[in-house]
Amino acid sequence: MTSEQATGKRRAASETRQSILDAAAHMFREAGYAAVSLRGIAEAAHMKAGSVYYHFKSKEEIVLEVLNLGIERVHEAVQLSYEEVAANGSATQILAVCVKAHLNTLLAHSDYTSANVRIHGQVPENVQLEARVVRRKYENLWDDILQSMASRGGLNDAVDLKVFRLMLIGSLNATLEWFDPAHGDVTELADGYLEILTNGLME
Amino acid sequence: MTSEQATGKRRAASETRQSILDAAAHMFREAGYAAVSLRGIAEAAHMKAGSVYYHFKSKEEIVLEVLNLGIERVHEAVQLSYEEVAANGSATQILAVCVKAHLNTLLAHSDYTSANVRIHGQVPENVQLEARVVRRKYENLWDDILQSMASRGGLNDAVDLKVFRLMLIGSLNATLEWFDPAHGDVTELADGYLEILTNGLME
DNA sequence: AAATTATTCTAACTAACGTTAGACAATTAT
DNA sequence: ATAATTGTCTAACGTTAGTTAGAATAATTT
Repeated sequence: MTSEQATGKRRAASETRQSILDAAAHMFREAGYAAVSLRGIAEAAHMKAGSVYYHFKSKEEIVLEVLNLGIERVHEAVQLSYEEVAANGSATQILAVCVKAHLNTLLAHSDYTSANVRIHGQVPENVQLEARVVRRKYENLWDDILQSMASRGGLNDAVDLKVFRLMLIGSLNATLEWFDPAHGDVTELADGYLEILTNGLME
Repeated sequence: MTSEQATGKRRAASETRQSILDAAAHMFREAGYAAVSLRGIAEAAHMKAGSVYYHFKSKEEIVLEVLNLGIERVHEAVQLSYEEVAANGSATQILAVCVKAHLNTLLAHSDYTSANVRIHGQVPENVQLEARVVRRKYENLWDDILQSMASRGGLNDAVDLKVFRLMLIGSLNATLEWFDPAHGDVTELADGYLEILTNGLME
């Protein structure tokens, strides 16, 4: 008797909300923010455009939630993995675990994460401002992780950690453009990236 | 007496064409394909929407040219650099020179290259198909470069060259999202990336 | 000077957009 | 059963979109 399935009509409101977000994320990812119409989102969620406004008060509210869900899921997964390995892991192990958490979540929720990566620069400015707060938090998490790795020693002194973070997140997110988890193993992908990131191409 | 400045009215046609492309590239980059109107492009190029159709026969034709110019410029710069260093350079030197050529050109023509990276997935399918041909050519160039590096020996055997190429181009292109050549030195950026790519983060 | 050509503008077309108000139907609570 | 609530639909609003045809203007050629 939780108040989850409580009130509603054909579908519970929370279910409908979710399917609107799923449809929106998928379409935003593929076509961009402006190209996606509320009529299109509504159709994909099996309803009419006007009905969407019962669940969201504007298109901007929908896209903001899509953008933030994209990052938040990855953030939570990486943070959890980091907390598990932080106590006893080496720098290399920490990096490996966190990169795998990022890649797995990124590719598992690719509609949301890809929407974030692709259309962040295309949404109205106020949405961009709110979404940036959540982005910053994730960047800070990685700075903490790299700091904690550095404190364990063994890192290449010639590498600037801020540059490394930017390159790392950039290269991981770019996998969204070509890697399909249905046709390839994410763990193999992660191992391939980690070999380059930790040891480099030469020698 | 070349036929360059030959015929025309207020501006030579080729100049107007160029300023339409420049305006379009800039706006596509910032707002996405669908969000940019021909009226907006026309205004930025100091003309009215109808006049644009004297130079291009559709919005699709404009975006296709923007997309292809973005890659072609980078392709030419990297190919040129490669040809200069291929004869006597080591693998590390080849990589360094080509990465710098890519980054310099990418960031120098960032409206075109960024438009390409950001909106390639958002344009109509026929445009995407034509643009992909030019993309493939550039990917092939890098495969050749990496092959030629491998033939010189000294590469880390654990690194898959196809994965390396995907990670390399992905990470370099991602710099468009955060690096501003007006506030940072591109050569320093390239050196930072190269240190990670060649030697890795550890040890 | 007249005729031609090159470029731009105006004005309009149809279609689609985000959003809103209010009628309507289905569920739950009384 | 009735009333209240929850969710959806219809229909319309003003705006803007890509595109086109043809008039208008400026430069070039004859």
